[in-house]
Amino acid sequence: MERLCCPPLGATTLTDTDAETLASVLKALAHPVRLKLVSIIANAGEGCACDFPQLTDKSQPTISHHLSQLVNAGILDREQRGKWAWFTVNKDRLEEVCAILC
Amino acid sequence: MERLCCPPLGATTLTDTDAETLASVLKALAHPVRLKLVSIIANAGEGCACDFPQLTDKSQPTISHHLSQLVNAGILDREQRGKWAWFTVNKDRLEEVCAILC
DNA sequence: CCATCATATTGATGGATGTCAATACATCGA
DNA sequence: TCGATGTATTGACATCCATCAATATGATGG
Repeated sequence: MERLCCPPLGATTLTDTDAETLASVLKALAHPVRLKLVSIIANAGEGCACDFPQLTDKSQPTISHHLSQLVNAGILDREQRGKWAWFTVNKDRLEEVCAILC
Repeated sequence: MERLCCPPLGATTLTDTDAETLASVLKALAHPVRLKLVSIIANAGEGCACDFPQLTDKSQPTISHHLSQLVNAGILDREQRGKWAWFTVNKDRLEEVCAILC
């Protein structure tokens, strides 16, 4: 996954495209179910998709949808292990976001 | 504005209410126009609502709506000076967000 | 008070998003 | 190859969100 986009918010005014890029990553984070998934995975070090419907009380398709949004945003990494999909948090990505916000 | 919500994502699993709270603040940030407003204000130190429609190519009601979302989320502070509304960035709030994400 | 200007609110509309049931796809063990 | 199981996709629906025109509210100077 390539670098996110831009210098800190207070360093230069965001271009339109940088604002779009950063907004798309923040939008991926800005949902309670997705935040909970990220925190579950961050705490355990990794997490299997098979456990998330129970842990979040959401259907399997809904979880699959949220996970793919997080992967697309570069916040989670996905690894296939046999039948199961395992996820880890991309800490570099979160640090990139923080580097822009603060 | 009270403290945001919770320990870092990787320290404990988010409760449902903490996830809602954090998501609401991130949602306020997760829009290109609002990010641009924040960066304009952060760079200038402050900003007048009267300038934003031109700077962002959005209508006055749209800007007003975005600004109130940022104020409600605690990301901007509003100050009335005569007829004009001036805004500053609440850096503490952004740092709270970063402290949770990283 | 009144006229004027800056900002907020209302109402309407098109578009995006979250959700689940049904179904398709992929992987493994037998 | 076949059945079983985990995950992704499709389709449908309800809800939320961004936007602007019109209007209301609020503040200032005369």
